[in-house]
Amino acid sequence: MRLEDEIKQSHFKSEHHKLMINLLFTTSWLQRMQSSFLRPHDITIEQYNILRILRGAKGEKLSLNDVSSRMIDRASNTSRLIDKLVNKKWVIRNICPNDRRQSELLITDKGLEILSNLQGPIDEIIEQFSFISVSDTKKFNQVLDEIRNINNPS
Amino acid sequence: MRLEDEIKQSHFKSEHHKLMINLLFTTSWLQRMQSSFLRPHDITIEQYNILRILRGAKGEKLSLNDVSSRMIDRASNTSRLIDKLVNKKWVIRNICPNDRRQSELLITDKGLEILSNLQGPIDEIIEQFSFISVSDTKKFNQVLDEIRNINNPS
DNA sequence: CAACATTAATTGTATCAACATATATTTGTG
DNA sequence: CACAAATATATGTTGATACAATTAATGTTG
Repeated sequence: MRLEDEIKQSHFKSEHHKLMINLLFTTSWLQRMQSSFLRPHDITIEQYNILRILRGAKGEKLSLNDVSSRMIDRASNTSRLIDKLVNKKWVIRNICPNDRRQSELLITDKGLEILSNLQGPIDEIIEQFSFISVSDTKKFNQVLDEIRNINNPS
Repeated sequence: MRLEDEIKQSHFKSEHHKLMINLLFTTSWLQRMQSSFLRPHDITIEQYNILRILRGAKGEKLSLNDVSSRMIDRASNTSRLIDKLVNKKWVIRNICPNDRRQSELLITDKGLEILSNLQGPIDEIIEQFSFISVSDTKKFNQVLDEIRNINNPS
C-alpha cells in the first residue's frame, strides 16, 4: 500500500519529506515483523543482535564495549541485556584477567544453536527483498550510508 | 561512513541482508537525531507526530482511533500520549456527542504554535537529503512501499 | 426489548530504555 | 609512589512501551 494511504496523509511537502516518514514507518514495520518472529523463541531483537555480534567474533572474546559499539541501537544498557543472555546460558561472561574492569564475553553452544534455529525465519523476511534488483539495493545502501554522514547537531 | 565500518562487520551475506541492517541502523540514527532536536522543546517524536496528524485534519475533529491509525509507530498507548498533550494544553479532548465512547481531538493554537516553531529544525534535517536526486527518492519511496506489501506472518 | 457481541477508550502490570551517577580498576603525571 | 584523570562496567531512577484486561457505550439479533 502506498504510504499516503497507510497513514492517510494525502500529500507530502516533498519527496524527501516523504522519504523521511517512509523510512521511519517502514523500518518500524520491519521491526515489528522481526519481533513477532522472535517472540515465540523468547528472545528480543536486541538480544538476537548481540548473539550475532558474538558469533561474528568467531570464538574471540569481546568486551562489553566491543559489543556496544557494534550494536544497531547504540545501547545505553548493554550491561543488563548481557545479564539476561548470561542467565539463559547463551553467553558466558568472565572478568578479563589482564584488565579486571573488562568483561570477556563468549557465545555458548546453546547460544549458537538458538541463532541457527532463527536463521531460517529471519532469512525468509529478507528474501522478500529479492524483488529489489541488486544494483538498486547497492545504490540504496550507498544512500543510507551517505545519510548518516550528516553532521550530528548535538 | 560505510555501514561495515560503523558496526565493524566485515561483510554481509548479501546486499539484501545489508539493506535490512542498514535500514534498521540508519533509521535508528535518524530517530536519535530527531529526538535530540525535539528534546529541548519538551516534546517526544511520537507527541510531535500526533500534533502533526491533528494539524493535518485541518480543524476537523479526530477520534483517538483515527490518530492511532495514522501514527508511524502503531501506538499501543496513544491514550496516555494524548493525556500528556492535553495536560500541556496543546490538544483539546471532548467526548463525542454522537457516540459517547469516542473522543473528539483538536489541536489548540498553542499546539499549532509549537509545531511551527519545530518546522524549521525538522526541515533542516530533511534538507540534508537533498543530495539524493528526486527520481532516486521516488524510487526509494516505491521500494519502501513495496517492502511493506510482504504479508505479515502473525 | 433483553442478551450478547462489538467497538472505543482507558488502565494495570511487567518489561524495557535513556540518562545520569556510582564503583572499581587502570593509566598517566608530577 | 601518591593522586588525579580516564576507562569499563554496573546501577538507580524515571519515563516509555507492549500486552492484556477492564469499563463504558453502542449495535445486533432472536
